[in-house]
Amino acid sequence: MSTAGVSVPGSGAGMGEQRTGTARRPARERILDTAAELFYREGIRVVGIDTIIARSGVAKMSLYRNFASKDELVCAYLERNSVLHSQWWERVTTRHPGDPRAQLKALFQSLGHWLSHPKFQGCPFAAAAAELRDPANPAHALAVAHRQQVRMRLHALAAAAGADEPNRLAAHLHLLMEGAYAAGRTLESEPGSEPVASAAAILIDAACG
Amino acid sequence: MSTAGVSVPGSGAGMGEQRTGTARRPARERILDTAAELFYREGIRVVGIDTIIARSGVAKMSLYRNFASKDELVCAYLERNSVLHSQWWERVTTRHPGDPRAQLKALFQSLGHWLSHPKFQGCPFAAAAAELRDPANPAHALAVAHRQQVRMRLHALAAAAGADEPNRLAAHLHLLMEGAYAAGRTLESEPGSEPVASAAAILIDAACG
DNA sequence: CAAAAAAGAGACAGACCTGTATCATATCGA
DNA sequence: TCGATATGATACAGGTCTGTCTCTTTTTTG
Repeated sequence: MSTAGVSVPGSGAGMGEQRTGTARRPARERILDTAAELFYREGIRVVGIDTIIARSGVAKMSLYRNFASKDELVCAYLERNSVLHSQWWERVTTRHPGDPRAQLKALFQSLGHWLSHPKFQGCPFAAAAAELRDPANPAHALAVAHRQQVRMRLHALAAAAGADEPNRLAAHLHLLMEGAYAAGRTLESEPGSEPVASAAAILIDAACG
Repeated sequence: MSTAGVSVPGSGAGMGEQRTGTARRPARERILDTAAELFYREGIRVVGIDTIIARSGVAKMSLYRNFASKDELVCAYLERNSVLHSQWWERVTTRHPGDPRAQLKALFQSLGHWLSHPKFQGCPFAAAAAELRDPANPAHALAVAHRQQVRMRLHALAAAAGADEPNRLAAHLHLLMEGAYAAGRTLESEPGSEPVASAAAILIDAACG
């Protein structure tokens, strides 16, 4: 289950109290874990501050002492997701050292598996950008930066794989990746990972002669 | 510019008053036009009832006499977009009668042009589903129905084009289509229509041997 | 143990939004 | 012309959300 942590941050740890005798985790981490789970599963705007503090068992002032505003909490959530996403990318590619073509295909295979995961809820950056549509919102800058990063990485792999036109292959694969996040597991008669992986394979093979 | 009305409903007509001597258009249409433009351009949640009535020059009670609630207004906006989308689909396909393969390619070519349109703001159904994440919201049902419709139409064309596995080609093209709406015109070094159309052509040709 | 730092608890202000109620005005059909 | 219907204008109630204030309690640290 390599895709476990792609965009589902907290995952384990559950919610409520967990007084295991040992020291309780600092408030900041509990808040961020709860917020990440709720933001991703239910949305950013519908999850209010009151819900987060109730679920994480933290006082409201403890939240506002660690995060200046809800916007800042959202940014922290997205930044953590960016780190998790980078770790996933590296984890998958290092399984095929020196073989960029296999690395690309493995990424889309893994992405396909992630679509079938019960906790899958689309791309957290796209969701944040859709919910917080004011371009001045800091979450927008993070979403754009994430997209650029993905695009650059795809381009690097496309070039390394010997694509005739790396720009074009990167664009093709980027479209496919965004489409997988957007379409999700809706209307999938196939097992889920099949269409994404096979479409990527066709585009990669077509571009690399 | 065949894609002018795909998801940009009002387009012309502008906002404010337009007393051209002739009878003023009924309130319901003015409301729906203004709401559609604002919902699509700025988002559904950020555009409040007060903004809509101010922009359309209509009394608040005239809005609530024509639409029971904001949810119902949102549904009317989405239903109108569904009609416009169907008209676009038919308009493009009828340009290549009896040639489903050309019809498929033309659809993605046209979609690519729409991405570069200055008013393009993604897929209104995806945006509505992202902003109104409660599955019980009626907008969700409309988004799902729209997706199913697109999927069925793609499948029909894929089968008619003689694809070896119509299900798979429909899934591939659906992913690409959703990806185009999601990625939009961000990070497009190419002219915009190029990547979508070329990726679709590769997938179609690969599936139709 | 004692001082200091962190966290909890609850009330509250201010803003915003949806939907309703009330009354005045305009438009249209017969 | 006159009555019925549609529309305009505005105030208001009820709810929700973010962020602040104040005070108490717990935990850490020297």
